[in-house]
Amino acid sequence: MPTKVHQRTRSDHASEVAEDYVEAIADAIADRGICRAVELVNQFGVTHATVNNTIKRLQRDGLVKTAPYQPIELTERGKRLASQSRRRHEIVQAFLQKLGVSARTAATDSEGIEHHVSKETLGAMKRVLDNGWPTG
Amino acid sequence: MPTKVHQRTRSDHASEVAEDYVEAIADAIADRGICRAVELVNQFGVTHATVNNTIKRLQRDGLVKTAPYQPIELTERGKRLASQSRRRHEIVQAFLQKLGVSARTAATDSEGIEHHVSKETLGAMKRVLDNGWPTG
DNA sequence: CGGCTAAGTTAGCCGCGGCTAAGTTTGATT
DNA sequence: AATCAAACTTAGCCGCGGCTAACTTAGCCG
Ligand SMILES: [Mn+2]
Ligand SMILES: [Mn+2]
Ligand SMILES: [Mn+2]
Ligand SMILES: [Mn+2]
Repeated sequence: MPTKVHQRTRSDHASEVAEDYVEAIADAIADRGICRAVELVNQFGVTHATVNNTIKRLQRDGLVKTAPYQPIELTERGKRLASQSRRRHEIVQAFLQKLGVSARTAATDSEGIEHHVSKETLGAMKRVLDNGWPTG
Repeated sequence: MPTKVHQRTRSDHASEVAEDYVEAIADAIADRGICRAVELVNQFGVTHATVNNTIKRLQRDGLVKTAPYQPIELTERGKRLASQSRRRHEIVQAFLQKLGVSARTAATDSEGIEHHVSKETLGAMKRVLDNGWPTG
């Protein structure tokens, strides 16, 4: 069954942009009360046109709600996905730092790694953060 | 600053398919002396047409060499990329298992994670495999 | 040799996630 | 109220990595 391995990776990538966007939108709303597209432009280093297209897909998929020239809001589903993604991201990043990796590298690497971490692996990382390194 | 984070992830993804393919081609050649497209079809769970397109891109990029109806070979660059990718993949997979993750999950998760692991993080994982868990 | 099957090729299509260029809306400043 | 800059939208383009359908080649076996 090595076939399924790569299919899982492809499926991870299909939800990756959505996870990063809802997380960023939730952060902006938490920080400034509102999320405007220009913040996502800066956050992700892409153009306004790209943000627009992406937001349209997210709206189609029921994760965000917006209207022309209006701020971007999260649906309930979007909020749930954002908080799950945020929690997973934080655990991965903290784990890498606990491993001895610099904060800067942990921030960079965790941004990609987070999307490929299964429940089981996340649990193992969390356990280390809570209880220290495994014995043996 | 945070902008570049996502650009790194996007750049990781741009080389991901190439890394997985040259690794698979090198494995096939090591195991059976030859790599035929059909092996990649099975390995990755995609169609023959997709493998064909991908191999054309890899050839364009100087990683593989082939001709119609002939086996697929690696260039020197392809061989170097394959062995680097293989080493990194093995370290990530072994590290996850050492963390207590099952072999099956380690195989699945490492297939995506490997492409986002920087030199620094790889070094930290290797250190654990060689010298055990960090102190503290 | 002829046929059949597996392997490979080609054409044409799709959605995603990027981009540029050009135009529109908004809201603050004067 | 008019102006202007920033924010936003839209149209049109691209390459990647998927797919199906139809065809071709290679090679084995009767
Ligand atoms: Mn994230
Ligand atoms: Mn991410
Ligand atoms: Mn991989
Ligand atoms: Mn990835």
